Amino acid sequence: MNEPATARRHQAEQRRLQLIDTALAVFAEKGVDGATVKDLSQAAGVAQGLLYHYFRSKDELLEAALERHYFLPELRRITALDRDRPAAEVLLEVVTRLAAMFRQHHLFMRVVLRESLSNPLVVERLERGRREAVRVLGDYLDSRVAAGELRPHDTETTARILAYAVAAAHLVGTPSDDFLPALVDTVLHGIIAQP
Amino acid sequence: MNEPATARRHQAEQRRLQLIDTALAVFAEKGVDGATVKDLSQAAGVAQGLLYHYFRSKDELLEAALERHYFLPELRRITALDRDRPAAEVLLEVVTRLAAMFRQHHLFMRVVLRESLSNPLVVERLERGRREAVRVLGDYLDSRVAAGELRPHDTETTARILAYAVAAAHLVGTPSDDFLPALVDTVLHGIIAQP
Amino acid sequence: MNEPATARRHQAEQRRLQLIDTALAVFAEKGVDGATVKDLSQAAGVAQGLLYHYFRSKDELLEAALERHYFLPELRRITALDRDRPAAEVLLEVVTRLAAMFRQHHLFMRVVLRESLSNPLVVERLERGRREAVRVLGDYLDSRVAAGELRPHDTETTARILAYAVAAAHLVGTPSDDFLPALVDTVLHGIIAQP
Amino acid sequence: MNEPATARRHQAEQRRLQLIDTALAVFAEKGVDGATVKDLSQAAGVAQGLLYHYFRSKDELLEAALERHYFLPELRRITALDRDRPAAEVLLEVVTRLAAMFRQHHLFMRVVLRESLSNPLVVERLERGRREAVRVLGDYLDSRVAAGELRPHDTETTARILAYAVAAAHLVGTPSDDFLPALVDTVLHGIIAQP
DNA sequence: GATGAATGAGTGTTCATTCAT
DNA sequence: AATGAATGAACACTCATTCAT
Repeated sequence: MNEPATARRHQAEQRRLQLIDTALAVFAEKGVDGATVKDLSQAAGVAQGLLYHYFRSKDELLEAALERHYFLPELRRITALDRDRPAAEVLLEVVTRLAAMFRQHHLFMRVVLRESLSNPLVVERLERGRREAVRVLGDYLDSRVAAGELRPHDTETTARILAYAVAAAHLVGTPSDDFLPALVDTVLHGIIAQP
Repeated sequence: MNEPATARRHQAEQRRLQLIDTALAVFAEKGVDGATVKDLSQAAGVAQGLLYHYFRSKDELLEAALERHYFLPELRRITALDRDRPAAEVLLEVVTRLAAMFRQHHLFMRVVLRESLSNPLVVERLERGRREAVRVLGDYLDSRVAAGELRPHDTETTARILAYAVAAAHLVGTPSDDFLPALVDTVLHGIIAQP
Repeated sequence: MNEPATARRHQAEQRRLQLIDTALAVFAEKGVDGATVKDLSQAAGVAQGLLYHYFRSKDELLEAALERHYFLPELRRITALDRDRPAAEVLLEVVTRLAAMFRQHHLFMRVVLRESLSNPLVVERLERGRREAVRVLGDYLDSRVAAGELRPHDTETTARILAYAVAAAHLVGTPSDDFLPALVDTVLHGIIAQP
Repeated sequence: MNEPATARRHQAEQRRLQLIDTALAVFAEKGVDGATVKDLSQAAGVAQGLLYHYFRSKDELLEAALERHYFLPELRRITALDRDRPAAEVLLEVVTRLAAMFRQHHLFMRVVLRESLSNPLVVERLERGRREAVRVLGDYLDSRVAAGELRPHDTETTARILAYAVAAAHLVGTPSDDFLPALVDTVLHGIIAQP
């Protein structure tokens, strides 16, 4: 007997997601402050007031958007590395996947980066992702050092070099196809001429 | 008879610079949109109207601040590298100087990064600095390849790795003392265990 | 076959009364303007839309509440005085009953007083009650003058003094037990020392 | 050298007072909640924004209006009674002055009474005035009892009867010329026929 | 009968900018 | 040069009311 109610609830949930998704796009385009509630509602094709039926404030809408598109779990999957496979094989794979992830969530990334200097909510989320990525990558490198494939060295710095390079390349523009292999090659073999 | 006029002009110039410098600080703290004209004038200890005596608009004040603190010339000095000195010596020097420069101009950097996704004026400036740094660094690396110190490789990518790493490390927080040497060491010698 | 219809109608009437009563309480607490339709529906535990099934508008709900709780008939019963009983006996009785009536209908009174300066509907209702009370009380006093118990005087003013005192005392806070007897005593005997 | 600045400051002060006075009138007419900022600014013939140059919020404007028109000092002057003059002379004088004061500050009174059930700021102010009036009047009556002019009785109640009657009469409409003398006469001599 | 999604006009407030002094 | 009063177009948000289900 509550099937109609279920249908309604489903429709409401769809509307909620639609509002979140269009909001993310608008936030990415104009910035959070730059995006007016009018912008947001027009982009979704609804009246301004409806936003406040679903979210208490513009800020709560932002929060919901960040929540929905947060990719930490995905990042974990990407960096769940098989410690027995050689770095020469694995590192290119992981930076490629990272780059793909950035491409896919580029709206989210734009918003996060833009707000990361002002919005404390965002700062924390960004920082958590960064730490997670660097830590997992560093652990993997340590295990490859232990396996004798890599020489003993400051693995955390290596992890950072890789992560920063992929992230920065993505921000500056889509990195060319050559960039990622060259990055991994440089980090693995260095640039000093072999004697 | 024009000495007082000169004095006046001098005083006006001082006031102009004061307005610019306090504005940069306020922009860095609150963001360009977040900083109201009232904030700016109060920080400088003057009336709101005075800002419009020196600058046509809030945006022009931003422009003037970016102009005044733009560090491209300084970047050029830093990257004016002696092509005959070995990379093993030079690279640590240059990343250290880059890091110092970021530290020194951190207010400017905060403003530029925050606005880089929205303000086209800023985008262009940032991009020019980036390209300049990467190009000069790349050229230097090429010359060291030619000199036989470095193996033939994708020098632009190396230049990017270095620049991105220094910039990103600075953004995330002040890099530790170990980071820069480790960065250079990794890039020079790679991380693969020697056979 | 119309018994269920009767039951339904009965239930509907109950719901109507419930909405009215909770509305009166909310109006008293927050004021008519201050009470939102959401407040009203939440207080009644129903959806907003339902209010519009029973009442055409928020204002009509207010009207219904004023209608339902209007105490003019009760006021008439209270002031239906036996003209042959002495004032010394009757007056304390009537002010006591008046005070009790104010206490009992204090939600209604709060709403009425709050709106009496803006809502013409309310103004009229309040004024009618006031006039009725003063007139009936005045008539009674006249009859006691005719009976020789009271001296000839401006009985309307006396009626007002009594009514205003009880009403104002109630508004300022619940009057102490002493107030009403002292009020009647003062009005009856005055405060001038007897020669 | 600051004369022009003084003139400007003076003009600003005049504007401030004008805004307060027109606001009081609008608040009295439409109620505080019912008066929009647009109403207030239009009544003063200025742009909406200007209100916020002088007052932080609509509420602060209300506060300023209440402050400016608060008549407690005037009430004190009115009730600074000569304790040696007979009550038969003094009481009519004081209720007449009270009535005149109510007439003069009727805008203020309307606002205060309307908000007294919701705005705590207003409640406190009203209560203070009421207590002050009742206390001073009661003290005076006590001294007349001591002087033997008045019989020993509950003087606070008498004070309340007088104050409530004048206030209520004013609220209900302007009291007729007869009301005040009749009020004082009744309170002084009572209404019981002399034996 | 009952729900709550949806509307849109209107609210108090902010703010870059102008201008008379 | 310097002030700050004044403007008016936004802005985020509220709310009585409507309507499809």
